[in-house]
Amino acid sequence: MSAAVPGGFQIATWNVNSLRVRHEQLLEWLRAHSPDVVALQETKIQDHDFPADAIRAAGYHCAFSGQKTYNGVALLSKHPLADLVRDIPDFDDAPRRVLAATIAAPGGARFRVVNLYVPNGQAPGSEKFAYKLHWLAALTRWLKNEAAAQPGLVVLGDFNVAPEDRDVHDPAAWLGSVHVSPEERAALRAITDLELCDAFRQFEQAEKSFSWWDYRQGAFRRNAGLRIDLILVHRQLLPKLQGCRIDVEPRRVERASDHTPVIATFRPD
DNA sequence: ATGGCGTACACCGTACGA
Repeated sequence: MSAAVPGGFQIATWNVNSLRVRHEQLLEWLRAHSPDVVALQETKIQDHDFPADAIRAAGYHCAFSGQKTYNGVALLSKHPLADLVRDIPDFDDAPRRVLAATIAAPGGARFRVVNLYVPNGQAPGSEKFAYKLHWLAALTRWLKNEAAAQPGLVVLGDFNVAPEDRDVHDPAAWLGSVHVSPEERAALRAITDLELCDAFRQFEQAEKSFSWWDYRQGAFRRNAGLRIDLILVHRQLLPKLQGCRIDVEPRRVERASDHTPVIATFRPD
């Protein structure tokens, strides 16, 4: 089984699609699962409105990089966050999509966590699609250095790319579309080629496991989803990786985010 | 079928997401 192992060090990612709307759901999820680290995307909240006090009261340090209306990322951690980096270094980009931090686990392991909200890309051929590929190329140049310098590297978030056809509910219907196009998959492969391994695929998983479902047309009921929320783990961390699972429960509630959390569990030593 | 649904901003509809 790939279930979280009690006592393991849990690192999670969740695109909450508005932290204002999902605030109570997030706090409830933290109470229920008690993850060590959570990377949030699409917080859609400016830094001066970030609910830092409530998060601290729940037992988490937090760092955040937000803006009005769109985008926005945050890191929550039971352990102190150090060496924060906002945005891709040496890449001029207005949206707040990247936040990195170093976290020391109680057992002594040291994780460098890079939280991403990759651009949507709209449709192949569009300007937004070109931006997405340009953005991923800049990200990859940075991660190449990080992967060489940081053996505890974990890159996670909303990648807006489904790595393989088995990560797509209907590959024929999606053929050539944004999130599954050969260009996007090649860009993702350039990242995984940096010895950054898809944690989810290190374990046996149920078929048709997804992390996002459209709000429309009863997509969740029909399990018509995509797996686009990923946790990439540096090869040197794989011996510590104990499991990786998608928690679909938060997608079942009223006013759910269209994405659901993904959790990786590590041996804490 | 550029709509379907949800969120944000702030108009009473438009932009954007995936």
